[in-house]
Amino acid sequence: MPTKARRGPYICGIDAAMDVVSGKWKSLILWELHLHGVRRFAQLRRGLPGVSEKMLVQQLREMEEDDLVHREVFPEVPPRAEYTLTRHGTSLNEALSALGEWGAERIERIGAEKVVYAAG
Amino acid sequence: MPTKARRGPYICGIDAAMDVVSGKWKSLILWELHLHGVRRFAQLRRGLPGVSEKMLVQQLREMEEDDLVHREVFPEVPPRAEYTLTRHGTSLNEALSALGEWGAERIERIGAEKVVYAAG
DNA sequence: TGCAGTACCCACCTTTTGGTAAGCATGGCT
DNA sequence: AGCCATGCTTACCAAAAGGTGGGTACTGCA
Repeated sequence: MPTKARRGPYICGIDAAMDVVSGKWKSLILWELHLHGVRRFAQLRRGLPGVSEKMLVQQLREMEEDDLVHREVFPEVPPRAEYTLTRHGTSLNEALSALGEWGAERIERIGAEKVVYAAG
Repeated sequence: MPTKARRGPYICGIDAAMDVVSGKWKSLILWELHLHGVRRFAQLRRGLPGVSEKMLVQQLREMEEDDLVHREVFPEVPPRAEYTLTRHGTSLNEALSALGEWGAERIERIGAEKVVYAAG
């Protein structure tokens, strides 16, 4: 593996939480999986506007290592893989909701644009 | 200015919140200011184990631009500058508390070390 | 036959982030 | 005179994060 280490020592709880949730797509992956329950790789890809395959794999693998998502691979052809939230992934997503609301207010406050994309 | 742009377009609230709170020291700065109310530059420096002056200045400037902290400079010598949380900084800090608790549990769960440092 | 879709891996490159070390203007202390 | 402290700034580097474009093995469909 090239990068990503850490998992401590941590300065505080936020530090520890940020360690697993920072990464351009991780909170969005949590949200997608929360919304849909189960998602296949390509479905996630279509649900996240602008993500590259490499990044998606990478983030999912790290989240798997951090026990946030569960990955189930089916030995079929064409290949199939299903992703779901673990217990800890679910609770992390819940812990992020207050932050999401704060951010939504901020978007209104500063009048930022929102990304719009075709539904998948 | 060399880097840091963004402030949208955002995909969702979490995206927007992450935009302002990501950065190695920002959440810790929020916490320090929340604890003490007012802090001078050197006090913050001493309160954050391992931060460099450059980084501290940089993060504080970005947080000022994002209206999370207020900076008051007194034209004295030796120079004096005081930092406080703005309304939005305070509410952001509150929105982070659930995340902090999640992280604290994670620290216990995985048995990670915690950084210890001399009190300032 | 040839192209699309599946879920990836790999090598390479650029951008962003963070760290190190120095300097500056001023005054107090010794 | 020399050192410390204040709150910064600047230049230079290293590491991490992210992006691009290719390949794989196989099947289904036109």
